[in-house]
Amino acid sequence: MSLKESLKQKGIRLSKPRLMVLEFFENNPSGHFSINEIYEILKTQKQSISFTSVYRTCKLLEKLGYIRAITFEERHVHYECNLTPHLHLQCISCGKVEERDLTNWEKIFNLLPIPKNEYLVTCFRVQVSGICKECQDKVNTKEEK
Amino acid sequence: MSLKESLKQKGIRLSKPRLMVLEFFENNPSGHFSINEIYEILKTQKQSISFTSVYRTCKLLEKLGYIRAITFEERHVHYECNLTPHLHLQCISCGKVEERDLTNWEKIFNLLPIPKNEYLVTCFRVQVSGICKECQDKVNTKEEK
DNA sequence: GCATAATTGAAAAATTTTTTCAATTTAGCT
DNA sequence: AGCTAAATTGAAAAAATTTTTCAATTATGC
Repeated sequence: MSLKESLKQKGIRLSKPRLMVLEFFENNPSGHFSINEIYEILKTQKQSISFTSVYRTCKLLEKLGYIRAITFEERHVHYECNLTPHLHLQCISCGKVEERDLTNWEKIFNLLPIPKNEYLVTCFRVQVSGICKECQDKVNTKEEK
Repeated sequence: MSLKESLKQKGIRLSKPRLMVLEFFENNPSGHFSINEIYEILKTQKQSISFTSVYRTCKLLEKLGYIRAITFEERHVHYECNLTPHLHLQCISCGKVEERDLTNWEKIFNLLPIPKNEYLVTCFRVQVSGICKECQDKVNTKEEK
């Protein structure tokens, strides 16, 4: 069942603003966006949208488990719809965030101290921060001067 | 070298407000607290403190790497000073957050898709959300009625 | 003790998140 | 296609959170 059908079945109306946000995530299957970023992009389209609607649709989709909220060093909430287990790698110097698939996530998960049947797991995330290669090189270049 | 000596060496003055926040973290080596929570606790002490000072000291300690910011589902920033790799387990139903040490963190880290020498890693975190045993039981009990 | 430079605290400002409510839109029913 | 009820929207206000400002205070080295 498609996401749209699934929403309909839950009695959730497929209004224009909601469809716009749904499409946004469909067109951006990877990446993470703050509510304001999504709003800024969508409001310029023919059919406009309010900030409130982006906000509410994101909350709704999050509650339904179709997107997920993440927070990076810069603090405020971002949403992503890539729910396959992946790694977030953030550079604390330039702020860039990379995503890398965790194809071996089961192996990793099994190493965690969580007994079977204890938690009904809905989300598993791994975040690593550090200084990326480019920023390391920049610092070195500066110091050489 | 103790944290206090280390701060002094960096030219950072050990003022009373800073000492209060330092002591707070010393007395609460595990756990995670929002700035406001720390403020609410500290302001009732003989020597009072302002919100701004808690805020600034946390920012300072974070920048120096003595504490770390984390964000849970409820969104706003919490600080923790347990920097040993550990797992955050959050129940999305009752909101409770548990910490569990990752004694085998190196084994886990080595499974991540990060080539050696690519990132200068400063932080490694694993977060799992789900429904804890108690909340699962609650739901079952309700439905049995 | 003094000088001075860092730090504080209160308040204002900025930013982000959430709620309110009248107006509009949707989906189901004729 | 039009009608109706109920859900949803958007603008604005409210609430919550984070950050900055600046005069007053305090810590540190001389």
